[in-house]
Amino acid sequence: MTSTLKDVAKHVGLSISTVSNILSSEDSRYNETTKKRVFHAAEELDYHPNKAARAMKGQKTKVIGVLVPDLANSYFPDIIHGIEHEADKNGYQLFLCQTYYQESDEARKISLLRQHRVDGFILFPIPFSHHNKKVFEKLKKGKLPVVCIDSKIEKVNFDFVGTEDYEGAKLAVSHLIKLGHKKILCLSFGDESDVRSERLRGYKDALKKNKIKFNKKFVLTAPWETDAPADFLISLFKEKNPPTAIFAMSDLLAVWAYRNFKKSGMKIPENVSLVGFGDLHEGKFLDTPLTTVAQNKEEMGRKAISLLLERIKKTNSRRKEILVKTELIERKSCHPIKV
Amino acid sequence: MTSTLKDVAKHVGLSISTVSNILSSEDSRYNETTKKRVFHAAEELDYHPNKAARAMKGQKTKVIGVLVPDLANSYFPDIIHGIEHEADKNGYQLFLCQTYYQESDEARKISLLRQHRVDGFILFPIPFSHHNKKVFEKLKKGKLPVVCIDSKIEKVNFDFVGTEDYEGAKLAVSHLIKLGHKKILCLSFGDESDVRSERLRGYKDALKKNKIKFNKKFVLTAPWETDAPADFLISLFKEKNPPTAIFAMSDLLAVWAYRNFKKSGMKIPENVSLVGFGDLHEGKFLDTPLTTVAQNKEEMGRKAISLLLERIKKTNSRRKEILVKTELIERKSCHPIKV
DNA sequence: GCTACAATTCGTAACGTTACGAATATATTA
DNA sequence: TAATATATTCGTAACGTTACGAATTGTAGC
Repeated sequence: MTSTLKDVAKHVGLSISTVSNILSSEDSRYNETTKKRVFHAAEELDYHPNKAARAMKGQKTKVIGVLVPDLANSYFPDIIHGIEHEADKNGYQLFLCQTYYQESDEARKISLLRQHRVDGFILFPIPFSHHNKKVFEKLKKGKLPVVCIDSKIEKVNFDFVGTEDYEGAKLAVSHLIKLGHKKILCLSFGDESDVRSERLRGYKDALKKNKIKFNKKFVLTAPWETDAPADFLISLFKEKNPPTAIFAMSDLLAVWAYRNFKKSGMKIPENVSLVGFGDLHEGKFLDTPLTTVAQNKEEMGRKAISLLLERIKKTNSRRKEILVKTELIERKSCHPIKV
Repeated sequence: MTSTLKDVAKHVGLSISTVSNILSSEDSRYNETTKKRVFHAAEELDYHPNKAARAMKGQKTKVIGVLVPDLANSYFPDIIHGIEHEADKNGYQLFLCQTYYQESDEARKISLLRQHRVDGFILFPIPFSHHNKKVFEKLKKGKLPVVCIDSKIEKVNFDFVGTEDYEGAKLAVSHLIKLGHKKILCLSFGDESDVRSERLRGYKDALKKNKIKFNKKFVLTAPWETDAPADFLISLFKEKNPPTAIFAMSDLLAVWAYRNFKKSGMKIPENVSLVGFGDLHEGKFLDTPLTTVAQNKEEMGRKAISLLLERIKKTNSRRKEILVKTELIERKSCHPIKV
């Protein structure tokens, strides 16, 4: 259906190899008139080189497989934007797949991507998933270039791009302390990830540095699926001597708290100050826009693809790990404490 | 690097064709023991069939090119979700590309996708773009199956999936009227699209049906880039005898109005009732969640891919156009009018 | 007119796969 | 045992491309 080199060659009365050379290498020993004729014919016949055939010939496909949990979470498109821009500049395309946080989909999509012979992978691995360990080990063994973002894969040392979680958390909590807050609740992820422990460490160290005693009861880790923690959260603030501020480990957590506060009639930031983490749209557009620790998502994407392209060039270079800087974005959800 | 049929064949001491047949056709005349040996070897050597080679042999790649303006707008991931689910069920993969509303990127990505020999396209064309007309005409001429969503391409009759804009708008405006509103502002897109004219028609017809006279001044179309219209919008409501409700042609427009109202001290829904269109996250999570006309985005995606798969099977079937139903989602941004 | 050289153009093999018909081995029957 | 039937396995060509070295044509120089 689509025309091939053969068609073009026939059309101009030249050999296939001549046409191929003219169309796709700078190797410019050909006659100018011939060249023009060939380009013209290609245009006329709507010729598009067949990447499959090219890929079979040479080794490289110039395609990068990108595995993402869910595009509906704007965090990912933002990072992808960074990846794509940089990839594009280097002549690479992205083959984007979603896992929907399903291990089986993750494995399946990786296999599919391998079948397409992508030149490398950028993965947002499903956290705490051991199910696909073998799949990852095989990637490693096959020396396929891989960069992970956000989550690492235990015992498989792929290059890694993450966030300065420790510094970010410290930034947030210090900000609250500067505003006079001493009783700061930490709204924590429910898992045992590196991200969690780093952000917790940042929280603790910020307290310590300001001589505030760490109170274990002020770390609220909960199963977020039920309504119970919401009630519990509110009740915490109805006791005497309640916390005056919250550091949430993510904007989503912060927004969750925000909603529950509003529902229960409490005011932000008058009654409680709130800092989130991540700078997602969700927090930006609240009626009381959320103060938050911004991750530079585009930068994360750019770093990831750069790392990957480097590794594609030098499969055996030493493992690299990059943590991208954070930045406090002050919006409206924090208030100096009234004494 | 990655192993091939040849490797597997050598490993088990069989011919390439035997291994190929065993591995990838049901054609099951082979000895059970042999089969097991082959599968085992494939596993062991981490064999992944080379799609490029397959694609070259047969005609089909089982890949669909999907061209989307910007994944950061959650509208698109929602539709993609529908596309993907259905594609997956039928053994197709998506090759997702973003245009960022740039005509040049649109053309470039289409060409790239053609080079990958995708079996068909699902496009969200950049509205009012004539720049790529030729590109689309060539797709048509090459009989490449294409389905457009949201925007049509003038004079190139691809299959189409859209929204019941007329009915949706009517739904929204009727709802406001039922609540007693008579002076209803229409916040309109700034372009001349079909979508706009249909939604406007729905607005007008809802008024007419309820014997409310259409007031031209109540259609607010503005260049949304500047701050001027915001001031103008607010000023409209400060005049005597102001509108009491707004029908916004999109949630984004509604949210824009929402913010400006809040900023100017007006209350929603007490002072103004607001209905949007689209049911985006942006409206769902406002402090006063937005009442809106929901588009069934997943359904749109499913319809699009079904249409496409149909056309892939029968290139010459007659053009189809599907409009997906809308539904009014009542949240908190509307209020009965106080008499 | 013939050699030497440059300027062009060409032919072949290979990439990994599958479809197809042919070939071989094994079992069954007369 | 030979002939036939059945169960397995194999070889070849083709898909569209490109790299490589070989072939052809044109042009000077003598």
